[in-house]
Amino acid sequence: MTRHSDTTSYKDIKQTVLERIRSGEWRPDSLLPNEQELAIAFSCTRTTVNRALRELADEGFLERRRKAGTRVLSAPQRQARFTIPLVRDEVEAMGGTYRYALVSSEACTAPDWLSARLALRAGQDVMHVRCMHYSGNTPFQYEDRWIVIESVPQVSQADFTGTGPNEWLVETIPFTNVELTFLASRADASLAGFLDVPEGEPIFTTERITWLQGQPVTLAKLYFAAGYRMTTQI
Amino acid sequence: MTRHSDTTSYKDIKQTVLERIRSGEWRPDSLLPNEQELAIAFSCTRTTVNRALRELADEGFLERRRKAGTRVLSAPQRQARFTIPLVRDEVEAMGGTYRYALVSSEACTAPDWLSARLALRAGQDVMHVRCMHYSGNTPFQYEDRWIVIESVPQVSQADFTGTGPNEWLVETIPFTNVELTFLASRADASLAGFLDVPEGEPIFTTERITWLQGQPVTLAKLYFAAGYRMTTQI
DNA sequence: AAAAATTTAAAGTCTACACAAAATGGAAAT
DNA sequence: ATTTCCATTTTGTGTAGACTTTAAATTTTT
Repeated sequence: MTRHSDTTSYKDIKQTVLERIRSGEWRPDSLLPNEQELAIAFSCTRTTVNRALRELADEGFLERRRKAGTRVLSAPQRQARFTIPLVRDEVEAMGGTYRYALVSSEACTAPDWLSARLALRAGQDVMHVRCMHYSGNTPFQYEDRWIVIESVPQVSQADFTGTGPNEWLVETIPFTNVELTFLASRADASLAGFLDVPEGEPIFTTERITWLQGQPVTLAKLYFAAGYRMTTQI
Repeated sequence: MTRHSDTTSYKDIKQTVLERIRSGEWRPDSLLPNEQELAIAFSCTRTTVNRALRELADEGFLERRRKAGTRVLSAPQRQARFTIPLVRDEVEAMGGTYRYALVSSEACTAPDWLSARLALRAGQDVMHVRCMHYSGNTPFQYEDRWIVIESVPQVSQADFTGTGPNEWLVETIPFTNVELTFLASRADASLAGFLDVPEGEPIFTTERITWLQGQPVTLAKLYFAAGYRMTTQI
């Protein structure tokens, strides 16, 4: 089914612009014609051209400045953009059956490294939760999480035997700022046991620090099973 | 300086909507009023409301469907979005002096695992380039790259002694599709030597497969120095 | 020359309106 | 009861035009 034909869509314009860049017709660092001229060339309104170019700029292909015009970026800012799934969803997307198990959960005083990392006051109380996520009976992820009690007082009453702290937190304080770190770490004896890998195995790890309006809420260290690969298309 | 006051900007609407979600006024899974109603409530046009809600949907806060309306996502699709820097930029951003060294560069027949991975025809020729990136004299990244000669014939004449294949490729065939993978791998004897770490050390690794209009162009395996952390804010 | 003020070109955003496309919910037919 | 069809609602996108904001370029002043 073809779209009604005599009108130019912003998507067509995006396509065309990208093609002209790819083909070298519009070289990196060169200026595009201004919106008015493009509108005439594409026989559409400036509004439509504006949307197309604005989105291409958001996507990192163009640079736009008032009065200066629109420029092809020489080193396109390729942006990886991937969604952070809940463990449950990730396991189920792979066709596995998600299973959760609490390892330990206890309130304690924040250790020094944690206080430093989250900029806590000395001696602030935190809840330390450790748990496992399985795909069927295969270990999938070991979670080592610290929750600042003062930032989320309800956590004292929370019960993590049935559902994990992540799902609980998402329910309780939804929209937060997050700092996400990826790294490779080494399985120590304890972790090797939980993930069922040899000690010393390289483990893909993500650390997630969550803030609610400037207040540190939680630090989670997530250790993935051996061989885990995080993939995204750009 | 205050903006001209009696008009509502789409940014204000975005802010307000987010606040109402945060405050619990609009619960997860609930329907928002439709665009027409919101336009009246904000005393602006539907166009402006549309832009605000569309962007919030792009950012993963809302779900919109024709006829069904606009819904608050219960598990907001938090999207990590980070730019892929060139190694040079990354080193220099950390205050280091970037240095590049070619290890080896040779044309050969694609090994079977590579043919399979990139969906090459059997026996297709590739250029195999290995090189090091340093920050000052500290190893920063070891790069192991395969380039499909048929997709980039110019590569036969390319000289990688002075600049790395990545910078060369970015110049030569700018806008491509990329599949990006993150994983933790183990330093074998050779890699341990290049990165100056003990053998067996966990190494943060990214693999990048690049396609140009469906044609496989290159597979790069990038091994980062010990302790490397990739961080992003959401 | 250098600095300050002015002009002006380009993108940014809004209004107002129209029609298109999708998908839901209900009505009709099987 | 199930399927097919249709009306209706809601978002998606376009046109036309206006005013705003930014910042580059020019002119004027120091």
